[in-house]
Amino acid sequence: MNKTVIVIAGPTAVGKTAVAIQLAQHFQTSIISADSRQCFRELNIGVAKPSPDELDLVPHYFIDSHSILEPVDAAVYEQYALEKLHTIFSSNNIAILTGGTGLYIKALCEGLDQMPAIPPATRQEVRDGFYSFGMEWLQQQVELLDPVYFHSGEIQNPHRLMRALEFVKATGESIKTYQKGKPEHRPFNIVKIGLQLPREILNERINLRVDAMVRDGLVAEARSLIACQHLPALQTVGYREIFDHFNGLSSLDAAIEFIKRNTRQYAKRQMTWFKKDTAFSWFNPGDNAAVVTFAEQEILSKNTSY
RNA sequence: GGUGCGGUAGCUCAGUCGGUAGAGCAAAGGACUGAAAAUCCUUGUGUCGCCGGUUCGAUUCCGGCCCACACCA
Repeated sequence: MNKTVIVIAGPTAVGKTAVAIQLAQHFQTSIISADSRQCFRELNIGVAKPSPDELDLVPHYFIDSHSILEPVDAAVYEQYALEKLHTIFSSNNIAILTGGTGLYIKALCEGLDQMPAIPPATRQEVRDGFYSFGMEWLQQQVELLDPVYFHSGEIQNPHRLMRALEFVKATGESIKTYQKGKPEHRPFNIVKIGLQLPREILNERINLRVDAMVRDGLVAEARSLIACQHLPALQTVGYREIFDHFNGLSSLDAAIEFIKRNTRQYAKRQMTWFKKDTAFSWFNPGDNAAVVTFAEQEILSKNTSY
């Protein structure tokens, strides 16, 4: 029998966790999270991590597995998730992958192009340059050192420009020559299941969840992380807004409203990403039975097609 | 009651020396291979508070009224 990964994706607050746990129990297997923030053990309330009770029901990977002090990115994730998948497949034919980070799901399903590592010093140098001299400097540097990227890339996007710049500086080559974008062949089948809800209902769920986070102590959690507020891992909806409040930029009530609004915007971006992937079949998160039935059918059909 | 300041896009406001108006945010759509809960792109017609007056033409000038805020009584 072939190995199969069942992907459960969808916007934040749609109800992925419950469906994934149900599926994992049904197939008696484990879950690998595909969430770029829940992997950090220092972040709990604000990232809507599964509860300890939920985590007890099914083995989870990439939850509490890293520290916010470690660099975690899509490449680190691909490596990590492939290893854990290997572990699960050694005793099981099915694994569940669930989360809202589209790029991470893509990294696992299709792979990222192999690229040389960038020395931390080069990376720091580029970042310092941008923070000291700004966008114009960044653009000029990229235009000078990597004209190929400059004329094809996102010229207003500081993150992409910094990546392109650190890449040429470290390797002498354009990052474009490495970005093939050709999907890797994986030695397992993939079933993609998307969860969705009408926009108004999702927004309502988001509002309720943010209020619950505040009740559960989000503000105190953010306060304990204030010294880390500039780390990439803390560039996260739910924390940034509270830090802004601590820094005198808004009232607490306003910060909470901003969290709700920014979460809505985040959910919208997630939907834009997932909708583009036509391999997804869409379900209502309340319809567990349909998801299980569909998953079973897909596993069978993908096996017999070999 | 008097004086002052304002009433322009869902919100905060800019502007039109008279020729029916534009930013930021929101919203909607989109992009996305090492920060992705990040980052970036596209989309702006609205009785310019109401009623009159002047004018070829008023959101813009004038008068009255209504509403909000501040101060004085």
